[in-house]
Amino acid sequence: MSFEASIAELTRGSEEILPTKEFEARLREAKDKGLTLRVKAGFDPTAKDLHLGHTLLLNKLRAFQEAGHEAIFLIGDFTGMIGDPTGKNETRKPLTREDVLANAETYKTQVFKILDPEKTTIAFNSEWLDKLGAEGMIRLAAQHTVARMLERDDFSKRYASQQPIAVHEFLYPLLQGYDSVALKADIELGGTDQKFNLLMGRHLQTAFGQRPQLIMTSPILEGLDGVNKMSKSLGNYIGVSESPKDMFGKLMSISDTLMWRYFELLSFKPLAEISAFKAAIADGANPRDIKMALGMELVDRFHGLGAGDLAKQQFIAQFSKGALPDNIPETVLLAPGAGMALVRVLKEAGLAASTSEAGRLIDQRAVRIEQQKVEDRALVLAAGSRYLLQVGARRFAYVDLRRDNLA
RNA sequence: GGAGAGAUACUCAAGCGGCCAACGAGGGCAGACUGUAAAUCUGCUGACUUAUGUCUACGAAGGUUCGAAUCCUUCUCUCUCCA
Repeated sequence: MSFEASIAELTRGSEEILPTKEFEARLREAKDKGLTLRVKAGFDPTAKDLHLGHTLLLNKLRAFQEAGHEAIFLIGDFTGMIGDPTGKNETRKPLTREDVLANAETYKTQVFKILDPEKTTIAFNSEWLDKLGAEGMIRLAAQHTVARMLERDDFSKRYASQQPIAVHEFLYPLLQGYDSVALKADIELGGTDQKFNLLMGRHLQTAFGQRPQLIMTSPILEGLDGVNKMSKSLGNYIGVSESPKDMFGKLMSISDTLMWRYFELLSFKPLAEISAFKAAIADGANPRDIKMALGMELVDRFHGLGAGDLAKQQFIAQFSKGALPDNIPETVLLAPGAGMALVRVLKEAGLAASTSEAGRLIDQRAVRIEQQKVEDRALVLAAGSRYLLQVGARRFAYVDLRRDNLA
């Protein structure tokens, strides 16, 4: 690959590179001198799963890796313990070190679905942040002013709208920036919402006598709702370790508009192919079929070649043809007497959050037994049988209702 | 430290001492329609073996009252201004 083509590949899909002009020069310099650049991307292990939004950065990290540079996957085990209380998020529960380490472990396995394990450096920021201590922290804090902290978009917004900002939130960007110092990063990747923190890395590296890193920001991937960023707390995400069925189903549920965004940001398909899809739809093709291609590609990526096609077949069977899914959970319940009220069964089987909700669902004609709609809210199921229960289009369960002989 | 403003369900937000399990909007769930969706329309959105019943809920704890989200006291937290 030519140098120019390589640059194009590395910058593809990125939002912004700062300082813009220096990027190419630095890569050329590395090439000429035979150096590898240290490319850092950090993740706080605040939950068990990585989702597709994270993979934008991983894809990018992988691109650098393929270009021969050193990919550093930084796990923010220290910062994760404190919890980053950004934006509207309610203050996160502080995680224990055990939680963080457990999450970090699952990150490691998930991340290698994209990165090459042989060529990836994994770092934990507790390694240097634990040692920093109060004195180090204060020295770090002395490197920046409150006024400049308030330049950060979410800080200034909250300040303007009289929302609370806790002091430790100011420490966050400092710690993240210090990670770059500790790692001597040459390039740091992050989402556009990370820009302030990424720039902090440059600021601190300069203060510590290092050459400041380049920063590259990626767009923020919208979640399933197509509006908010994909995030665990909003529940609009697709986790990389979700089952093929769920992953495919969620991708099929996105709007036709959002589909193009996902193609642009998540697909590895050449841009020419994506343009061809658009042309096909203009000629009357069904967007559903194009969306299926996206679903297949991503399921294949995370579950192995062939998994995508299988997920697609199951999806068609269940939703297009109304067949039952093949993984219906089965629950055994003990009826206290001759039977059990349906509302209670629905709750116990996990199909409704409460008996009250179950009652409402029955009223709304959303509940089926053996494919037949239920009208009677007070229905009691007789013990001694196995029932197929269904709520709406996607909640299913077999319930084996047994008589409780001990009662 | 002083002065003022505020805290209502998942979020935002309305709320005359009884008609408040609490207007409205968003979100969510369900039904209809579909292409799986989106959009649109409709309904629901505290719990309880489902009762025209009970219990729990308007930052917390007390109090006034036949009756409190609404009035009083103290406390906690947030914001603004002044030091």
